[in-house]
Amino acid sequence: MLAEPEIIARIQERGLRVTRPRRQIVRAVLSQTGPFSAEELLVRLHGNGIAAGRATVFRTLDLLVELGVLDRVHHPSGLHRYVLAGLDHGHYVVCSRCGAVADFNGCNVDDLIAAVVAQTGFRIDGHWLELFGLCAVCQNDTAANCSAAAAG
Amino acid sequence: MLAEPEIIARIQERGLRVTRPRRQIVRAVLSQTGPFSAEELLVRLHGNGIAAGRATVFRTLDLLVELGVLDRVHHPSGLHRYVLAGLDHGHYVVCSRCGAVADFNGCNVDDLIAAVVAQTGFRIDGHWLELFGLCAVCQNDTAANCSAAAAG
DNA sequence: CTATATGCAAATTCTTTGCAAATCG
DNA sequence: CGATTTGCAAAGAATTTGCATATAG
Repeated sequence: MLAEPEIIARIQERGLRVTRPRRQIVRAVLSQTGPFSAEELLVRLHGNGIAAGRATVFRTLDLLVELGVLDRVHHPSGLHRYVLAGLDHGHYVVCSRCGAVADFNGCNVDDLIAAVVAQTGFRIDGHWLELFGLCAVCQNDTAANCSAAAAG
Repeated sequence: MLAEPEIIARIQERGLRVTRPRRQIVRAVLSQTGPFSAEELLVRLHGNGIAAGRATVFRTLDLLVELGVLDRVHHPSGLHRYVLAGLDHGHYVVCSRCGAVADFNGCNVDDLIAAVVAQTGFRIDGHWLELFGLCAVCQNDTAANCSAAAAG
């Protein structure tokens, strides 16, 4: 996970300006402990007395994804969410129940793709992997609720 | 993957009515070879002279997800898309250029999932893997046409 | 000082909802 | 027949865009 000075440096390297809103958004993003949506970030900023506009938040979020600071993930509901990158390969599992996100390092998607290339002769330019499931917490949670629901 | 009669049966089992639009949408959905959006399905229906409304398409899509006929997945862009359920072990690659489809059975997605489970503690209930690329034919085709645009 | 970035609000895009009329069983 | 479904179009969410103004460098 990148630190603020490095991110600022990357912005400058791109020939972009280090503006006040960008600094504020970078800082707010770095303080996130889990996945968040653009709207949630905006609310948080406003709560901290930072009056950034929606558009600026969306634009800066896109910038941070491009800079490799954030990864975009999708909640089962379809909401766009963001998580700090720096986790391995950019692959995540999203809990269908509570939205918790976990990354899996050392994933062998690349091996899988190599195998597919060998089998099909296709040239693979990209891939989209989505895993559905329940995090450890929700597994227990569900087990408790399931017995009640399933008992009927 | 379920067949039409089974799906119709499931609808009836739920005490729901087997209406003409539902039949038509089920049929159209079953003929899909890859992931599709609600809008794409609507266009396809209209192209076949079936004048179903947007709302009905969305509602029926939701129903089919509930019935386990479809899985809802998310395109990287954020679009909601749908795929026939039960394809978990018959992954395929679609050629971005000519639409050729190749499947790669015996893939090691299961190994990948096992690793993810070990690493994250998540219970993985399903997965969707989509690969983008060019088939062998189009790789050559593209190489040849690169200088002289598509000669279709 | 000049070009970039901001912020607002309107525009887009995708999806859902309300309700009268059509339809299934 | 009576309750469920449909289809339309308007309502809603989420995100993007246009443009005058503020501001970084």
